[in-house]
Amino acid sequence: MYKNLLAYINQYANLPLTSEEESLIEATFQPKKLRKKQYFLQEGDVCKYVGFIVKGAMRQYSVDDKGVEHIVHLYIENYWAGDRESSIMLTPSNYNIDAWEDTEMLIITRAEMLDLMEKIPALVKMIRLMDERNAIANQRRLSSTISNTAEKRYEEFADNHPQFIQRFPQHIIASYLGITKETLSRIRKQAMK
Amino acid sequence: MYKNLLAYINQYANLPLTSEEESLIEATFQPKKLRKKQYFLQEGDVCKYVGFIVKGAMRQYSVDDKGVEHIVHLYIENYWAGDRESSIMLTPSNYNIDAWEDTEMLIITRAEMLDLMEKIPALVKMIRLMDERNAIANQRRLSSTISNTAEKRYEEFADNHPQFIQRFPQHIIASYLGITKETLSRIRKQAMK
DNA sequence: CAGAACCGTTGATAAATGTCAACGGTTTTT
DNA sequence: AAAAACCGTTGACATTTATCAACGGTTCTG
Repeated sequence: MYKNLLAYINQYANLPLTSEEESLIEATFQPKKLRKKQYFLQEGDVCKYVGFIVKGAMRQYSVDDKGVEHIVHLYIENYWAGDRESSIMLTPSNYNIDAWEDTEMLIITRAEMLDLMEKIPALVKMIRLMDERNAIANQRRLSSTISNTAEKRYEEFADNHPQFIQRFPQHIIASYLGITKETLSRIRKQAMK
Repeated sequence: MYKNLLAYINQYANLPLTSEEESLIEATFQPKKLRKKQYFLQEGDVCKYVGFIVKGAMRQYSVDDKGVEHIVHLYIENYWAGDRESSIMLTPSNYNIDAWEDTEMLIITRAEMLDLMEKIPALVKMIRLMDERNAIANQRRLSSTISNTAEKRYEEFADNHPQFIQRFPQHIIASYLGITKETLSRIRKQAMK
């Protein structure tokens, strides 16, 4: 269960964990299982936990006035799910996060994470690297969303994230790209030629 | 010249700097003046410096196949300008950054910054907070771009960033929002009623 | 001061994307 | 096994946004 998480930390931080550190991590992160469609976070709640996905697939989305879902993040194994703004500011989240497949996570509160970071240097390094990587990915996505047509955005996405294309149905991908499922269907038909 | 930067660090980190630390900062950051339209970074170059803006206004943008500029960031006093991806990965940047007004900056290389961070704990704290704040802002912007109509995006932007509305002309704001200047003009006309 | 560049606006038209309704084929649930 | 939910596709049509061209007013620059 904890194998993936420990491997993830080791890989990211490149600062081997001692066995004491490993034990501490195993003692702090709690296992959490979600059945398909179960919520990890509901709009209006404060996001208490961030979770590392050991197995499964999840999505994060807002719901607008008309009841339409707008997917902002997709997660699979080795991703971290959570709403950072809500966690940090302790404000009610605007997002829902739920399981798209049956999912196993390892969850931790922000306070626990801050505590662990004081005791385990590798975690600090990991977080810093994750932040950087995240900032870069966000920049790219934003740039693509502003500058490219729907067709090009889909192409780029499919090239860079084939795992998501396989795991999630098209209407989910469409929402993630900010277009309707009908438009995506037509774009794909067009591109096939 | 360094007053704004030191105040910024103090405010963010909330960890008063010693006078030795202040001296070290002043010795490391270099002043740089840019005249209006001058480049701080050009597409194809590796982004060597990140710069704190003491006075002035800047923009960051890519240029597409048709020669159209897509503005991804606007900066004014107390903002940091740079392309993180290029700085970290040492890859050629896809972006240009230039001065929209005559600008005074304090610039520093990534290596120098990492070095300073080892010596000045307040800087580490500041960077962490900036990263968080940045991640939150990016999340919001992305969410807004995906979920909202152009009209609502403009409204939100004008509400949250009145300083930018005053400092930059409409066609720049339009590009930042991912729409054309004509569309923005019509949206504003519409909204006035 | 004169010419050039810049800026916001408008109109006419085209292109991209959304909306709504319907369908058939799957998968899931009971 | 039957019913229900889900999924991708298609057609007809509406809406949003882009494109292109032109204009008058401003600001910059030599």
